[in-house]
Amino acid sequence: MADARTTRGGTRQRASHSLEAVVAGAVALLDEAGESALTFRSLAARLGGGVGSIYWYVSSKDELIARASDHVLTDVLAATESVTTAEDPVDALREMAVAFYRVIAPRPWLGAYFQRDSGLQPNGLRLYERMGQQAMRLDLTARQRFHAVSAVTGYVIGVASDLGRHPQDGAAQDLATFDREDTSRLDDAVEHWRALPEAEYPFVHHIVDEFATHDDEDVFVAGLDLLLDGICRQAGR
Amino acid sequence: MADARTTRGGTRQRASHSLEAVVAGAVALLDEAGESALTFRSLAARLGGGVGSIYWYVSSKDELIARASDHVLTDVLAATESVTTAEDPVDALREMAVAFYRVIAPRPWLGAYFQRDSGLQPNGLRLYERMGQQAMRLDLTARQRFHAVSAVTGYVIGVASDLGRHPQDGAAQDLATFDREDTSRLDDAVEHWRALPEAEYPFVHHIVDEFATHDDEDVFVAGLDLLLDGICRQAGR
DNA sequence: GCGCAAACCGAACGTCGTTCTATGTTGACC
DNA sequence: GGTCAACATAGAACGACGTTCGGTTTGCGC
Repeated sequence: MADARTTRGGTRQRASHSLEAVVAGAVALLDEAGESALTFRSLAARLGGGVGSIYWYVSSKDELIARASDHVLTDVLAATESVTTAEDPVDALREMAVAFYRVIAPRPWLGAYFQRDSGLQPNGLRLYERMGQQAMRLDLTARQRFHAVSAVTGYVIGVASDLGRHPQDGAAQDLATFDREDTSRLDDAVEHWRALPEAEYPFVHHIVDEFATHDDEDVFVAGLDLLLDGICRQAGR
Repeated sequence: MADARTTRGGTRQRASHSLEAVVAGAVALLDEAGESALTFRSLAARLGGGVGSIYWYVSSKDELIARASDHVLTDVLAATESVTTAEDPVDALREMAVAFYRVIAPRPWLGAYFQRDSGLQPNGLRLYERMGQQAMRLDLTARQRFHAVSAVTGYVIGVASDLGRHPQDGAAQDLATFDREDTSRLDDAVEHWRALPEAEYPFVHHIVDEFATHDDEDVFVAGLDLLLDGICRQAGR
């Protein structure tokens, strides 16, 4: 990850970084301990350097997070590289969406920052383009294709950052609820829902058992299929 | 908005607040100048009091924003009060989703915080319940209803916070781009997209004209209709 | 070696959320 | 009306944060 600290066997007094190392360190901090753990001081400590050095590579924290966001999209692009020319365009769209979902869901910090400028970051644009190329294989107008791809990306970002935050999100409250860990937030919600008056909340009681046992990705895929089915129909399939 | 400062004609030395005034002030600050404008100090100044007083009503900034988020949902509930018993359940769902969209879209600060615990805030849960009651009028299984409503809410939150941020979002950079204002971000993106190589980005060029002239709400409704159409089909319509 | 630009460093500044303690205000009871 | 406890407000103080800035170190062409 971090690059070399030595030149020809001698020990350096000062660390040597790179933009790649800075961004990779930021992603690692975010993934390990959540958004609040990414500070310029903690990142500098991780890289073995000083606070000010980071500003040589990025001009602000916003740019740092934007680069971190774009960096993880590399994985999505790699995972969907093979599906671009494959089989059914709708299946290809679904596969890309699922790959996108799997990158966002475990990263609560991502969803909030994708919404900022998903069309401006280079890798985000590449993903958008790839999905669009599949849409171009469907019998739709340009406007319908634009709407369809926008709907899919919006759905992925919205649902992924909405559902994928059941484990601890900020690396806080380690003492209060410690035994249950993963399922604590879900169980709390279920308990709360069951305690609601059934007369006022018939639907909540209607689906609380489904909610208690649901798998996030299943819910995501089910909704995605509804959306893709609507697209299929519009394309006259 | 703020409550009385006087008791029986005498001028008080100290300000008098209330939870409602605190939350309303927070919403006003967020709407006027974006998320970064909401600080305990600026809110205290607006209420004419001290910093510490706010902590009598809320225990943290997270709670303050959670209460502010839930507060604006009151508008959605009011706007969709009449549609609960009306006509087609799918039309009712669409109307609620659009009302929800119209509240989130002009408020960039909302989207990020709805994703945190949309099912725990009381008004968010009420809206979820209302949508669900419409889903119960459709010929679906409990699981399918759960998936359908989750998909709609996720879609609304994702697309609304994704699209609705074309005007200035943080009340910063007032000097750099001042003449154009509203359309500056959109025009910048269009310009950038047109400059891309057409061979690598055929879809972007295919829809850039649609993108340049699009209306956010139209895109939202178009995608929503695709999703609702998929739900209709699943219900055997 | 020398000079110079690139890269790095950490002290310092202002702002933020939060805590703490002191002070003011209200209403009930005698 | 006086007393007391609970309620409510106030602002100074603290530590952490993003960011700035002047100075230091490094590597490379000459």
